[in-house]
Amino acid sequence: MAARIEDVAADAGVSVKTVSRVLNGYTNVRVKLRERIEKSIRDLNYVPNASARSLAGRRSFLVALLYDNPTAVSSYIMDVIVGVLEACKETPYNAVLHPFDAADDLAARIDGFVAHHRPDALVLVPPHANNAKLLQRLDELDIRYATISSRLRESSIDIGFDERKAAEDIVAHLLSLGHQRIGHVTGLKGHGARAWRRTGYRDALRKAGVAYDASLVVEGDFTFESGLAAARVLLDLDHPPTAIFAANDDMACGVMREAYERGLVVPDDLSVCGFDGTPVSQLISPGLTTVRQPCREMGCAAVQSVLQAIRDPSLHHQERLPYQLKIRGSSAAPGTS
Amino acid sequence: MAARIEDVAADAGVSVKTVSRVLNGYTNVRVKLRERIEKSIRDLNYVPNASARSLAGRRSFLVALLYDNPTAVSSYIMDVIVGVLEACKETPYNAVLHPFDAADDLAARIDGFVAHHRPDALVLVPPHANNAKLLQRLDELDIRYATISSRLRESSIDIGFDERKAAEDIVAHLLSLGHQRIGHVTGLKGHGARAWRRTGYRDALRKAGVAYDASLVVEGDFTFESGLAAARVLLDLDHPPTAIFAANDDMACGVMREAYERGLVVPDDLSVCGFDGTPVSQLISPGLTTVRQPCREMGCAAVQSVLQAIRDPSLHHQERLPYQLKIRGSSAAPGTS
DNA sequence: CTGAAAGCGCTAACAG
DNA sequence: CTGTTAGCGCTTTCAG
Repeated sequence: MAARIEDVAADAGVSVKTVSRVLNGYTNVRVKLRERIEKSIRDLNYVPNASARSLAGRRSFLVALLYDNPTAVSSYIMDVIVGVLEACKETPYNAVLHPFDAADDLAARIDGFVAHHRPDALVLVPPHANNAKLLQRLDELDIRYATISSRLRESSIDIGFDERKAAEDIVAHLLSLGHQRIGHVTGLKGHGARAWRRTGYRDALRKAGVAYDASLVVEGDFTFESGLAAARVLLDLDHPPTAIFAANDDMACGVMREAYERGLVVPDDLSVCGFDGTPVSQLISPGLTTVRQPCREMGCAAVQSVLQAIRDPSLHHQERLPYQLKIRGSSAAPGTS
Repeated sequence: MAARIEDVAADAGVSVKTVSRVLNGYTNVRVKLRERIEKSIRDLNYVPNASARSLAGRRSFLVALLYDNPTAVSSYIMDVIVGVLEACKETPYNAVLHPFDAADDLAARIDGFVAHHRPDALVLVPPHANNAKLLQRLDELDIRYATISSRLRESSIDIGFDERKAAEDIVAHLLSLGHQRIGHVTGLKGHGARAWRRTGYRDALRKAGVAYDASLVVEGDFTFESGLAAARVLLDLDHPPTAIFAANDDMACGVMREAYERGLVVPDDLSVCGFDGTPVSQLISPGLTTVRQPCREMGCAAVQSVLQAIRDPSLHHQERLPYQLKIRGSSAAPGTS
């Protein structure tokens, strides 16, 4: 049988409670005792039993990551997960993943979820991160949570990056190449990403003194298919754009597909930019100019902050992480054709 | 405070033990009693406390998914995860993810891992699924595990699909289009996927009466870059192939990139096929002809089998799931150029 | 700064 | 088929 806390206590010649104090990082233990206990722990190869800790301490050591089902298959969430796991690695916490259909009323189901899994903390990505009723209910239940890229002010812990500025940068890049007619495929309603990226697009045009043309902005929903459809609309215009900025990489791929179908060469006949920096942006040919979103870093930071908030419930934390513009082969100066 | 098992027992007028029996699915409870207890559970909104169950029952209700770090960012594992979560959904089990560097000697670290997390069962994907020492140690520790696509016979529960046949199918497809010189970029050593897919390639050639030419087979390691490098070698041959079958989609993208750099048009000048059916295969233009690997289904089946094995340790289960050939725009009859 | 003892909520012998 | 009772291994009052 594995060593238990009382074995450690006996070995170190102290009480069980003192060992527990060391285990939980309390500071009121004499250095000498602490060292003796730590040695016993090593000697006996002692590992605390998580179930017993949970039961006695009324905490699960679980951080739940809530995301929605369409997101489930995107590399965005995969990257966030990598960051979340990384952050948990050096803590006693485990991450558990919970995809929820965005269509479901999560605010109504959250009570049952919490009753079942009893997570100590939650990390929410859009669109759940934008569900005001959900956040309110979590506050009522007194459960700590961190949001990623939430557009709500209600979230006292939110991690993101300057999406508006990133979008502005990428459109400014197109403008600097000489493009004047730049199309934009928007993201899905309800996501902050939609508004921020569109605003960045408009800001870049304004700063360059290029008039905004509403016919160049087409609705998308973050899917490849919507990018394809939007490109059809844009390329069918009497005066089509020479460049298209899609609000994410999948839609940019849709745009590239439509260009391909029409025999248009990217970037000679049409420049295309995406957003997110998903794997496909590197794999596709030509490489897709995009913004690398710091997903991994955001997942990591979200967990770190929310674990801190468990100790200090008053914690308020807004963090904006750096992003990277990735200039690749899909953008170039407009052709003469 | 939430209802506890004794509240349910009191409400139903039975002993705690009987409630426990119902909770754990024992059959030796009279139907009438069972129904009464189930009603009380509903009425009181009772949810068992997982920590207490774990502690008393000496099980964690955790299924750990072990994968390696390069795999971590691939959509392969993302899909497996989706399946694993799906399978856990309707059970009291939670999935926990654990990326391990493939370079690490997992067999040596598994004891510590098990001591810490005490998973009731494990699911292993390649390359860990092929680590004989690891599996042996798990057997010694008496921990149930399921492998996915393991090439070892030692694994008593393994889920996969007929990779050799799938590769044969895809090469047969190229042959049927009229290709005679078909290049192959292999997978990474140590993965069954490498050997199976290469064997399928050779089998297809043999059945079609096409001589095997070793110069058409180039080493790859499943990365985009290795596909790029392999394509360089193949396209530099005096008598280059008219089609290339890469052992996964990322490498196929590398091949397409090299073709793009050389001004070769896919599929007119070169047909390209991948393997896996990752998202990029649909997003890229032209669409990539590939085999959709049933990742989600494998993850799901692996969990189901391994949970069954907890109840019946003698369970022996080998399952081969159906795959799908996806013919897309990247493959066509060889051009006349 | 340290210790003794009382549970956390459930499962599992064991007895009926 | 059902109930009684003793823990599972840890945290945490409450004293000292």
